[in-house]
Amino acid sequence: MTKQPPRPLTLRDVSEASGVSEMTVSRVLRNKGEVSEATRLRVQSAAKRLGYVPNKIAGALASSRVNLVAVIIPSLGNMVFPEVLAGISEALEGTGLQPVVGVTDYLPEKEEEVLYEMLSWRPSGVIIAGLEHSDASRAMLAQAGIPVVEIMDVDGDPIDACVGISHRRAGRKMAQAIIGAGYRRIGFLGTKMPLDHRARKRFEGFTQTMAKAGIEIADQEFYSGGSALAKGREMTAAILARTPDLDFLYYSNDMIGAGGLLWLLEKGYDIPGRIGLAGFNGVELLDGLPRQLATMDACRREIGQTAARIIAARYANAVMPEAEIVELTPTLTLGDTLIRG
Amino acid sequence: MTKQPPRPLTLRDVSEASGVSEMTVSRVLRNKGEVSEATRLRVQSAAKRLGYVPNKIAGALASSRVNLVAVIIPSLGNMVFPEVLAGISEALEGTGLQPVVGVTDYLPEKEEEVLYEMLSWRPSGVIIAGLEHSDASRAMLAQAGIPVVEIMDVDGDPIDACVGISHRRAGRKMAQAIIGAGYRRIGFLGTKMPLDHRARKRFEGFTQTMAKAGIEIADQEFYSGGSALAKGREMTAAILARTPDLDFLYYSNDMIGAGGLLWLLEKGYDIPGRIGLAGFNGVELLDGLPRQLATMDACRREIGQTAARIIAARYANAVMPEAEIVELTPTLTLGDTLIRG
DNA sequence: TTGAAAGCGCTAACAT
DNA sequence: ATGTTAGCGCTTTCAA
Repeated sequence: MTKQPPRPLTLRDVSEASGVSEMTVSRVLRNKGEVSEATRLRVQSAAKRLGYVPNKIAGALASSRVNLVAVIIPSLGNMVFPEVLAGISEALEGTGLQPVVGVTDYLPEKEEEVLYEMLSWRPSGVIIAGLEHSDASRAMLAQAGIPVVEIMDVDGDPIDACVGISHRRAGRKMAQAIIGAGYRRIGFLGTKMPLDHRARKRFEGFTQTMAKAGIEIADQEFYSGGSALAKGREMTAAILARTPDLDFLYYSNDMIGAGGLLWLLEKGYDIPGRIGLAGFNGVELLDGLPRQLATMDACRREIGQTAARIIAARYANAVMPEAEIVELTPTLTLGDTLIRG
Repeated sequence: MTKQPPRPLTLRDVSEASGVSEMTVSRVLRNKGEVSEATRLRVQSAAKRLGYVPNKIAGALASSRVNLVAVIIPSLGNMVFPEVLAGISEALEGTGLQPVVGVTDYLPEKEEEVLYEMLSWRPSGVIIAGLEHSDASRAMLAQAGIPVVEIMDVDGDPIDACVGISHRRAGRKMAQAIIGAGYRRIGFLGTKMPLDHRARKRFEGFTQTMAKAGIEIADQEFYSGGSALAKGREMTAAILARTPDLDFLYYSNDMIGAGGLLWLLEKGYDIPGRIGLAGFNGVELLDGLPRQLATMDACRREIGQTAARIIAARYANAVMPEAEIVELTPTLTLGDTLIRG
């Protein structure tokens, strides 16, 4: 038994049902142009009665206006990106613009595909995570003739606009706090992700500042895959088994930091006396831990909002102002795991 | 630095650059129809050189085929939904279909708006969370003439296809396990979300089975907003302050359950002897906790995969087979917080 | 194997 | 305030 799908309704159907020209129906449905109250009501009731849903494909083709903003991020599982998205949605509210999300899994080839696919829908703007893209991706973005906002990071050369924090500076700042608090035997625990450029830059900034103070990272541990919390435990156990005299552990994200914290508390370590801890991100989750992990928030929501506002402004003006770079400043929270310097 | 073309490139530009008719260029770019190897190469190199990105808006209008699947979910912050999404993306890989996500924040009005917006892009299918929708939403879905898969839940009347678990049955199953393990003074801790129908159904199934065994919920506590982990602590403290003799706490999600677990361990409660615990969802996070929380997984990834496969199958056949209902069976994990019955 | 013509459903720009 | 006309950039159909 195969029922053929009904033909979707068109403006013409509404026009015939209401006895009003297609053009005027179109005006009513878009709240555009002067239409008498009587006509408006007739059209609206006809449209509603029929269950008409406008065809944006045709509309977009005719008007060359698309109310879509392409948002390209590495992952949805990270919690960081849903928060950025929330900021974007919030700022887009009421502008008529709609975010459309594409996920790259941190893979440049996939980023290229997703970008191509999204650009083929002719969005009114692109918000894309990071400053590192393949040549092809950069070319597409530059050619598209629409506003492009690269987010999360400002350490690099943006194609157009850019909103984020300096991850290098963040790494340095954390290093200063740790050194200032008197820790000297420092271990680093991170993700095995050569393509996570922001984590890499934080690490670089961190080690640089350490080096200036004559301190070298005493040990490191990397992971990939699995439950971050569980990995945090395992890695912490492993690094301390190998290098028991570490007095500080710097985690590349709060989730593994939380795992480490739980493990250390169970083992009875004195925190932050015997050993200090810090993570990165300011994940809301952390509020519920037995101790508050030192961390640095990455201004995720604000990044999303600002990026969206840039796109919305350009959409409204229909012009391309000068490129802009917005650097936000992450806040360091010492919590209970980093001795107050 | 090349200056941006003010006008995006069209098929005609590629046609002129390659000296091949628009029609043949179109055929090459879509791998459709017979084209000689020589022509194919000329067209491809011209397209690549110019940086041509096809206009899917025009293509979709002309062919009335859109490779988009609308996915409508209540939230991205919940971790549950990104996992469903991952399942969808996975199953759509290689089908030529692309998921497009819309978020409703658990609000029926917003669901209606998002749905209207998405349907106006004439997607090839809709995957939507839950079976409860406004009349207008149901009408839109029924009228759209495209496959609709309602997911997560099977307790209700689907519009078309449906993939999920029975939350009532899940609630009952958990109640049986708890009763079977000998617990009698049971507290419930949940979210203050009248619109989370799945949580509500679990609760109903739970209390029903309890009632049959002559047990009434001894106390309840609800929350909204804030860090779930932190709320789990607070609520657990509150409910036990009020009703100290509770011997089991059933949490409506794993995150608050984890908060409760951490709090109880700190306070030195004997788990699961003095008091048992259970959550819902099987969140990956739980692996890293000091004890494994009893939980029931909701088959999130599998739900996404199955739903996507239904859409993809119909897309390929271009027909509308009979509606199908797929009920998956959640697995109960006793972990370390529910005495083995 | 290739090309020419005729729309897809809507809206911009003009009429009236 | 309302209607008419001419496309938007592509694909379908049919002809060569």
